Amino acid sequence: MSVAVENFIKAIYKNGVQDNKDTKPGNIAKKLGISNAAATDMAKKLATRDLLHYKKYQALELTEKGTKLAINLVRKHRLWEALLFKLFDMSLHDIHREAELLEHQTSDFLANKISAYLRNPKFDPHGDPIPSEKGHIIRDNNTFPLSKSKEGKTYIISRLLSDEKEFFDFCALHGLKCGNSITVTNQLQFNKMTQIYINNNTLLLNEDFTNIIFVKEINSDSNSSPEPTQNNYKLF
Amino acid sequence: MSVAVENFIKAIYKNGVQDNKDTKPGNIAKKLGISNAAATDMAKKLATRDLLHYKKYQALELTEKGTKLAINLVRKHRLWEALLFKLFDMSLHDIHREAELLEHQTSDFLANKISAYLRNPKFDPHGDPIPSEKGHIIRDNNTFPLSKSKEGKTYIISRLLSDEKEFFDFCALHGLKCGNSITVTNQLQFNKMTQIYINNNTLLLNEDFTNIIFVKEINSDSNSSPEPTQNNYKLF
DNA sequence: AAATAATTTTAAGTATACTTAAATTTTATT
DNA sequence: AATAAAATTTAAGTATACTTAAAATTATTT
Repeated sequence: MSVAVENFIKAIYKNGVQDNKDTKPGNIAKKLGISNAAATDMAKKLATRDLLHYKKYQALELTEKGTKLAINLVRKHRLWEALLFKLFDMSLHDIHREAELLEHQTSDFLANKISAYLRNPKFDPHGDPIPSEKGHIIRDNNTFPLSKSKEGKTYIISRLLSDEKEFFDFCALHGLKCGNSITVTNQLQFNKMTQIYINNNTLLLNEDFTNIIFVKEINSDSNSSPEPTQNNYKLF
Repeated sequence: MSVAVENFIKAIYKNGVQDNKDTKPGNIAKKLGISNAAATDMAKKLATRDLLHYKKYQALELTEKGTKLAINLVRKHRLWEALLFKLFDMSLHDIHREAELLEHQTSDFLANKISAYLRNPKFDPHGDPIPSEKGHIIRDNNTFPLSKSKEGKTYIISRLLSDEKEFFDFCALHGLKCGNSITVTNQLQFNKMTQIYINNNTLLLNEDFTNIIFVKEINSDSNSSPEPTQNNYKLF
């Protein structure tokens, strides 16, 4: 399975399941930085390999085989992130960038070794769930975006859903990290901004940020998960 | 730089510097499992990219740029082997196989992180020297093949020069491992076999093996190197 | 030194993964 | 419902990294 094919399948999976965007060839092409024509070509080819269903002018849908491949890649990606984060004290953005390459060259054998070494972690340093070897993905309903939080309450950060360097730089700068606690001091209705208190500082965050920073109630340790914690974003 | 190009350059480097075979396209092709025609094509193309010198019907020679690329890959390969061996208790053959893939997807940044984490090791678990970030390779004249050892003496195993599973399986089975000590009980002249004593067992090894198992004198800790130790095989 | 063998190169062709540009189809607008 | 805009598909073409088969060159044998 080539890297191009793997990335194509993963892009469909992520658009469909995680980002809730549609999976027409054009959207996948944009995500991967290739032409629409290339995406259509690839879609047709992968349909013959039973990785996805292709109907002209319609959204692409992964087959079971395609979905398994995508989840397997996501597993490897997140295991690498967890390992690199633990061993090397790298930033969230750096571990993402390296994992994006390593995931394609990782045997199931090695993935299991990494997982065992880390004691089969359920979440990576972004708070994203790590699929099990069999493809099962934990779904936690106790976590929700900061935009839905309530004024005056204190929460634990549970997930940072992004892969953009600027966002992670901002988070690192202000102590926004899975496991840390924040207090919501103000939910401004008129401009949809949220004021929070963290590390003795006050921050004002707009919707772009409060939609991708996830939090949970302080006592909701339903799943006894480790530091980088919980989530409920659509992953199945 | 594609994986195919990287492997091509590395094959020239290894044939030339380590295995002492010649580097005509045919030998490189055999090593990589591609056709002679493909090797010639590739050689011509890489000559235009200043990675090697190409003259019809002659051996390929890496340029300085090509040599640097090869050494950088060897560095990443051996760092991965050292890391995987330390973390995951994998066999010498397994770490080689995984490193062979990972080396191509490893940034210099990550390689340096791995090196620092391992406290800048000078040797990998096979006893092969790990090139420094700048490309310097330790050369140790105190180590030599078991075939050149003397009857009755006891040595420390310093290097296992191979990438064949069968060899490593044999080594693992009999405790042949860098850092372990062996006593040469017999050097048989007539059939070039060597009898050794290791782990309370006697083994009879033929030339194929005694040429790729390297040892050093017990007190020759000239370079204060760690367990997987020393070497003097041609690497520059 | 000529003949034979082995190796290398050239030539022609294939699969993958793209590109741009034009044609087609769908979606949105009025 | 017709038209304009947007997206998708088709068509033609490119670069990479190979293949096999034939031609050219080098190396070996007698």
